[in-house]
Amino acid sequence: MSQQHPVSTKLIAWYKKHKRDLPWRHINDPYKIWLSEVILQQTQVIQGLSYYLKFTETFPTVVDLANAPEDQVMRLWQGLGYYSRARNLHAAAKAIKATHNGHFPNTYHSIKELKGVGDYTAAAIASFAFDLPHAVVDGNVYRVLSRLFDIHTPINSTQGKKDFQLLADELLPKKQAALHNSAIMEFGALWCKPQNPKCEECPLQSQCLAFQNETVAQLPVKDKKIKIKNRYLHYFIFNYKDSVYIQKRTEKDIWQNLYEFYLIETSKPEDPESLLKNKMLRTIIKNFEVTSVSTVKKHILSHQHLYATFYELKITTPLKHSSLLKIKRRDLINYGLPQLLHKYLNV
DNA sequence: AATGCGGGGGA
DNA sequence: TCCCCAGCATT
Repeated sequence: MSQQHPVSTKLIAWYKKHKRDLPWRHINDPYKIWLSEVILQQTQVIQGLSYYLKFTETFPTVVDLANAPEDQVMRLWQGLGYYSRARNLHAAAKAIKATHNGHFPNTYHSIKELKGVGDYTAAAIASFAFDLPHAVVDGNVYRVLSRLFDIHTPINSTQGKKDFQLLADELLPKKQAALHNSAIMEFGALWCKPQNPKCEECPLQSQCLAFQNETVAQLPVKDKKIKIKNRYLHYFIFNYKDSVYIQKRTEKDIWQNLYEFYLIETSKPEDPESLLKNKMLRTIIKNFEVTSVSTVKKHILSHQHLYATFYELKITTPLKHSSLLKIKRRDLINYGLPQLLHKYLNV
C-alpha cells in the first residue's frame, strides 16, 4: 500500500478550501460525468456550463441521447465548437444503448473504447464515476507538474506525454483518486494559471522547483505552432417567398454535419461582380435579384481566418438541386449552424 | 510524429 | 496579437 504523496495531501487540502461549486461535482451518474467531460474538452468551465445544463435537461439518460435525431444533437451543440465531439457523443450513446444494454461501461478500458474518449476522459470518468485509480492528465495537470518539478520536456511530444502520465500516476493516491484528480485540475485552473499564477499564496511554493529556479513563466514547454490559413466564403441565401435553401456540410472539414447556405469558396478575395458571374452559381439559378450584400465578416478559428460575405438573393421560381434543402426561414432555428452564420442571422 | 478541428476570453 | 482551455481522431 503506497503512502500518500505530500503534494497530493496539500492539493487536497487546498481544494477543500477553494473549489468552485459546479453541477458535476454533486453527481455520480457516469452518463452525466461523461457528458460534462466531453463538453469540457478544450473548453473552459464558464463556456461549457450552460451546454451541460441544456444537455442533461434535454437528455436525462444516455438512452434519451441515443434516441435523439442527430440534427437535434448538433443544434444543441451549436456554438460550442469542435463538432466531432457532438457526433462522437451521439455515436457512443447509440453504442451504449445497443451493446451495453443502456448501461454505462464501468472499467477504464471499456470506457476508453467509446468514441471521443481518450486517455484523459477515460481516466476522468473512471475516477469520478467509479473511483477507480486512474490519474488524469489534462492541460492543467501538465502545467502544475511541469512547474512543481521544473520539467522542460515539451508536453506535446511523445516523451513528454509519457513522462507526465507516469508522474501523475505516482502522485495519485489510489484510494482517493477522484478527490485528487479534481484537486490538481482545479488547482491548475484557479491558482497555477498560465499567466499570473498565485505563487505568493501558493501552498506548494516551498517545494515548487520552478519557483525556486524562477522558471514558472516558461512552463510548460510546448513545441510547434500552427499555421493560419485564410479562406474566403461567399454565402448565397436564396429567398423564395418565406423559404431559404440550406445544405449540410458533409466533407471532412470544419463544421462537419452542420448546415449552411449555398457556398462558393475562393482562395482569394472576390468582388461581387465577378462572383455573380460564377458558372456554378449560374447552373443552379438563372434569374435572381440581389437584394443585399453584406460587409465582409471576419471569423477567427484557431487554425483558420475566415472572410465571409452574405448575398441575399430573391428568386421567383423554386430551385431544383439535389443537395439543397428548402426550409422556412423561421425553421432555421432547428438546424445546427456555424457560429459565423448564427451571428449573421441573429437566430 | 504531425495535422485538423471552434469558439471565447485574458493579457 | 498570441496563448490557452477538464483533448481526440486520423494520417
